Amino acid sequence: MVGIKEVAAHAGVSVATVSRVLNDSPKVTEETRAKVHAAVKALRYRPNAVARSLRTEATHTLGLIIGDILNPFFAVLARAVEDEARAAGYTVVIGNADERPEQQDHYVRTLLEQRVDGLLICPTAEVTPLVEDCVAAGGPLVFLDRTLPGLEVPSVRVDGTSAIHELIRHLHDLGYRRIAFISGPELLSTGRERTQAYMDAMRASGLEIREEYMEAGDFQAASGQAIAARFLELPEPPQVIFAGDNLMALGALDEIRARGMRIPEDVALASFDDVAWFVHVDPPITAIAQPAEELGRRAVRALLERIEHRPVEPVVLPARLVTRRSCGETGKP
Amino acid sequence: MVGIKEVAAHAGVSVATVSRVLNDSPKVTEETRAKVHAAVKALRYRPNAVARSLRTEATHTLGLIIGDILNPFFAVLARAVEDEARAAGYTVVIGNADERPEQQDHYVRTLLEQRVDGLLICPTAEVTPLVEDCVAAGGPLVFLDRTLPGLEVPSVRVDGTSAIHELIRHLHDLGYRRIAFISGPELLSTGRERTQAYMDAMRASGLEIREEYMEAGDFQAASGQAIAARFLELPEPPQVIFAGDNLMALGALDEIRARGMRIPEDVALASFDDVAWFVHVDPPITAIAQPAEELGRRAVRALLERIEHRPVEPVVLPARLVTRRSCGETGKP
DNA sequence: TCCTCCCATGTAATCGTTTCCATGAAGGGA
DNA sequence: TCCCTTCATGGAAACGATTACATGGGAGGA
Repeated sequence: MVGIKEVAAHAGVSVATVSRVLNDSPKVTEETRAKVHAAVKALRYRPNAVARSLRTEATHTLGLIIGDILNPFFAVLARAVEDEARAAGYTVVIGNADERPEQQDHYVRTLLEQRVDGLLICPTAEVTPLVEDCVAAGGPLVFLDRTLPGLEVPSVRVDGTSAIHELIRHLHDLGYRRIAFISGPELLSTGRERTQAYMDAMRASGLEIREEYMEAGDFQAASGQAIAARFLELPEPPQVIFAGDNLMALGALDEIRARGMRIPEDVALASFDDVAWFVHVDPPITAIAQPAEELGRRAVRALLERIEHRPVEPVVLPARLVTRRSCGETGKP
Repeated sequence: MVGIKEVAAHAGVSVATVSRVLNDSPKVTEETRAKVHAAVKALRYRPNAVARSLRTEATHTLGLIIGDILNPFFAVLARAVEDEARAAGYTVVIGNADERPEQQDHYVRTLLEQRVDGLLICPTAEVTPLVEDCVAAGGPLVFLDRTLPGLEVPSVRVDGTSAIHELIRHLHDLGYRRIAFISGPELLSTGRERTQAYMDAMRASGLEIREEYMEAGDFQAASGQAIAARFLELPEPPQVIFAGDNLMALGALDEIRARGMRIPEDVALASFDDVAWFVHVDPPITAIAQPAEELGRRAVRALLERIEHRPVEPVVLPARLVTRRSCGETGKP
C-alpha cells in the first residue's frame, strides 16, 4: 500500500512536508500544498491510522460495551452513541457482552489493547478484576445505564424511581390492588433500583407487598414468560403484571396470550422500558419510557470530557410513564 | 503505559524474548517463559495492538457497514457477524450508513484508514467512487444482503424470489385477487429483486398487475404508511397489502389501524422480512423470513476466505414464507 | 553590500512491536 | 579433545506516520 514516502517522492517534497499538508499545518506554501494534494489523489493515498495512532497515542476511537444489541433499548443507545461520537470525530467499536461477565471482560481486554481513547460500559453484573484494573489504571471510563457499587467511576443513567411511583399510583387509581412485579437481576443496579422503587411505591399507595408477587428474572424474554406463568397459577393471581424490562414484558405477554387470557380484562400488563412496537401490539402496552438517545449522547459527552481531563459530574435522567390500553381505560379520571 | 521494554527489563531478558513468549513461539525455555509471564502480571502489561498491527500489517478487525442498526433485520445480522468474527479472533467495527451514500462513504474511508483486514458492506443505493476505488484496490470486500451491479465483488445474500412466488400463490389460494405491493427503492438490488419477483409471481398466478397497486417506498416506516394510505384511497382498493420490508409493513399496519379497518377482514397484510414481534401483533403478520443469522455467519466466513486468498464463490440463501393470521385462515385447504 | 531574521522545508528520532540475523553455549559424534 | 550442530537468546532494523530541530534561501534594513 502506498505510504507517505511515495507521496513525498511523487510530489518532490519531503515526508515532513506531506505530513504537514495532511494535518493542514499553516506553515506550508499554497503551491506545495497543491502539489501534495495532487500526488495524494494521483496515488490514491490513504493515511495509515495505525501508524498515526502509534505516534500520536490517540486512536480517535471509543469502545462501547453493551448487554445485547438485539434488545431494542441497547440498539437505540448504541445508535445514539455512534451518532454523537461521529459528530465529534470518533469511531465507535461496539462490544456485545451478551450479559456474560466473561464476554464483557473479553471486550474490555480487547478494547484496551486496541488503545481506544475511552470506554463506555453498561456493566454486566459483577465487578470483574479486569474492570477494577481498568478503573485503577485511570483510563477514561464511564458507566452507562448501569453502575457498579464501590467504584469511583462517573456514570450516566436513568432514574426510573419517580416514574415507577407514578405507574403504581396510576394503577391504584384505576382500581388495581394486586400488582405483581417481575424484577431484574439483583446484581444489576437497574434491577435493584426498580425493585426498590416498586416496593416503596406500593407502600406509598398503601398497597400490600406480597412475597409471591415478586420474582427476579434475568431481563430475557424466557424468564418473563416463566415467572408470569407462576404468577397466573397462584390461588389468588395478580390483577396486574409489571415487568422490569421490555423483553420480560414480551415473555409475559406471550404467556398471557397462550393461556387465552384477555388484556387488560383478565390481567393487565405494564413494562419498564418502552420500545417502538409496544404501540402496535394489541392492546398497546403501558410502559415507562427511558430517554435512550439522550442517555447515549450524554454518555459520549461525559466520556469526551473525561478524555480531555475536564471534571465530569454524574448524569441522571428521568424516565416517563406512557399509559396505554394494556392497563385499562386511560385518560379518564 | 508500560511496554514490552519494561517487561523485558523486569524479567531480565531481551524484548525479542518477551515478544516470543507473548506470541508463544516454541523456541523459548519453560523457565524464561515463566519469568516473562511473571513480569507481565507484575507490571499489568497490556500488549499494544496498534504497534503490533503496524508491524504485522494485520489488525484482526473487520468492518461492517449496514443500513440501520435500528432495523431489526440489520441488528440480527450485525449480531451474527460479531459472533462469528469473535469466534475467529476478529473484532468488528460497525458503521451505520443510515441508508445515506455519503455516510456509507464516510465509513468506508474511516475503516480503510484504520486498515481493517476486511470489509463487509450492505451497499446503500449507489456505486460511489470510493467503493469503486476500494474494489479496484482489491482489498478484501464482500457485499452483504445487497449487491451492486457491474462490480466484481463476491456477495452473500438472500433470494426471496421463490418465497414471494409462494406467498402470491398462498394469497391466490385464499381467494385474494387484488394484491398491492409497496416496493423498495429501485436503486437497491433487494428492492429490484422483490419487485421483479412480485410481478412474475402475479403473472404466474394469472393475476393482473395494476399500475396503481405498485409504489416504491424507501424501506422506512413513514413511506409504508403514506403508500398504504394511497392504496386504501383508491376507488377499488386492494384486498392485500404486501410490504417490501418490515418497516414499511409497520407503517402500513399503522395506517390500516388508524382508519379503523380490520385485518384481514377489511384488508390483509403481508411483509417481506420477518421480525420477532410480528408474532405479538394482533393479528400476527404473515411474512417472508430471511435467514439473517445464517447470512451474517456466511458473510464472515466468505470474507475470511478472501482475506486468506482462497477463492470464494457467491452465497445465495433462500427465504421462507411464514403464514400467520394477517392474511386470513391458514392451514386450511 | 552585508547582516539578520523569518519561514518554508528537510533530516532524523521516535512510538511499541515483530522478526531477521548473529552469537554463544551446550551437547554429541568421531 | 575438537568440531559441528542445535537452539535459546539478544541486537537491531523495520512498519508509517509525527514532530523537534536543523538548514538554507530570500527579503529587508542599515
